[in-house]
Amino acid sequence: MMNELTTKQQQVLDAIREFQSQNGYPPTIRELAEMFGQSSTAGIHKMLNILRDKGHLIKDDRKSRSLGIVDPHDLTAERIRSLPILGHVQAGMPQLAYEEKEGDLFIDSEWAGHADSFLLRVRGLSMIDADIRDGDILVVQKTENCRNGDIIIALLDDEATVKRFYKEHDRIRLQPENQTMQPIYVQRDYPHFHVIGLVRGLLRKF
Amino acid sequence: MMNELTTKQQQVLDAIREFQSQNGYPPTIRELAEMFGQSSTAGIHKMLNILRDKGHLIKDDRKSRSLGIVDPHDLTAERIRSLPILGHVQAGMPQLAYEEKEGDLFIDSEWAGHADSFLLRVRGLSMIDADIRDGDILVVQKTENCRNGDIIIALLDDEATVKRFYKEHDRIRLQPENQTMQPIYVQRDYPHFHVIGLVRGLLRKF
DNA sequence: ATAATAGGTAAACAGATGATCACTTTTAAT
DNA sequence: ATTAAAAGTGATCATCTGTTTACCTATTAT
Repeated sequence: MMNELTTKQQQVLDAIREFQSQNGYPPTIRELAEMFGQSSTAGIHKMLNILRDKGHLIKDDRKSRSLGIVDPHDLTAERIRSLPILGHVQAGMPQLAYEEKEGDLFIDSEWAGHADSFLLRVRGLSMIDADIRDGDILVVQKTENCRNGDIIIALLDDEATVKRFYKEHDRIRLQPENQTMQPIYVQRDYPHFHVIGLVRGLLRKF
Repeated sequence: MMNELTTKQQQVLDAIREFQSQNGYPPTIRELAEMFGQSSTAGIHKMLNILRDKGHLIKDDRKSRSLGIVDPHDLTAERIRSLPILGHVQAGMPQLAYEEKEGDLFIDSEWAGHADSFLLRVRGLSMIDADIRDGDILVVQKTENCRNGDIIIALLDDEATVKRFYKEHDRIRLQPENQTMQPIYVQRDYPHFHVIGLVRGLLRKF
């Protein structure tokens, strides 16, 4: 599929794209034929079906102006996520509180390929030795699965914190990356502890 | 213009938007009427003309599926930049290779609001005390104007470096943010020194 | 050379589509 | 309560539009 195109087919495809961006809606077969100075619609009609078979065009049978370009070069929509910036994560798992929303940012899916992601603004210096600063924005993948050493967002007694995660025997160690701060220990069955997500990325604005 | 809309008119407008993004082309009057469970096309037809008169809709008379939403509720395109990841900066004295394009990333214009921006991957630890790590990606605004204390990309003898910029009397000090490294001094009229850009942001992937 | 494919002409058909008229019902403002 | 605008019904009309058939021409691969 996505076969080679003849020059004529490429011209038709370009004409459709041009018309679309010019008028906001696709052309009819007759309008296309007219653009190329043709007196019949059959030629274009055949070509459109060929273009559809080759995978370059979307075309609904028997519907007017139903042409849509399949542009493999414009992956923009696929690669962009709009994620909310949460200044504050509250209780009420598994649903996060979106009331404290600072705004939204568009993120390349390179960072937020996972469906359930959000952004969290860092408060404090508890991860400064991991080069995460106060005010940085973290890209968080919502998940409860994490391994030792992962940087996670934990919800402990209705308070969200960024820590490094370590499972130790019957307890969990939440390790701040800050030499001046002490680790937090949580019993494994402590009911008011939840892992909210995994830190996948960091955004900083100077 | 852009008069107030009744709830019904808003619903129709939303339905057109929805259909458009769903199908890639606008709906017909009958398709709209059907969506709202109406048996006649006249009501929708009137409403479309009203919406056009109020400036919310583009509609070509006598042309099928010629509806276009005016309200660009989709500000996505405005807020997104596609920036190239150029070259890399190596420990201490790296080279900026414009040919070495790693790829592109979509960035929210919150970070790259300026027209000429690009991305640069950091190599080395020369800015580790500023919490910029090896492998981080910097958002760089192409400019020669910088102030004391700015983190800049400098080109010195065909080599690119990330440093903090300080103007001192008749020379310029390029200060690495690393206690183990020494500053570089450049005479103000030295011909092989240029400021390429200003570091505006930082992206990190875990 | 021969055959296959792409591209094009001319004509016709059926259903899709926008427009319109007369009239009724609902909604919102005075 | 009264009234004007908005919203909707049902039917009809003219045109637009996609589709199809038969036939022709040019190009290209075998």
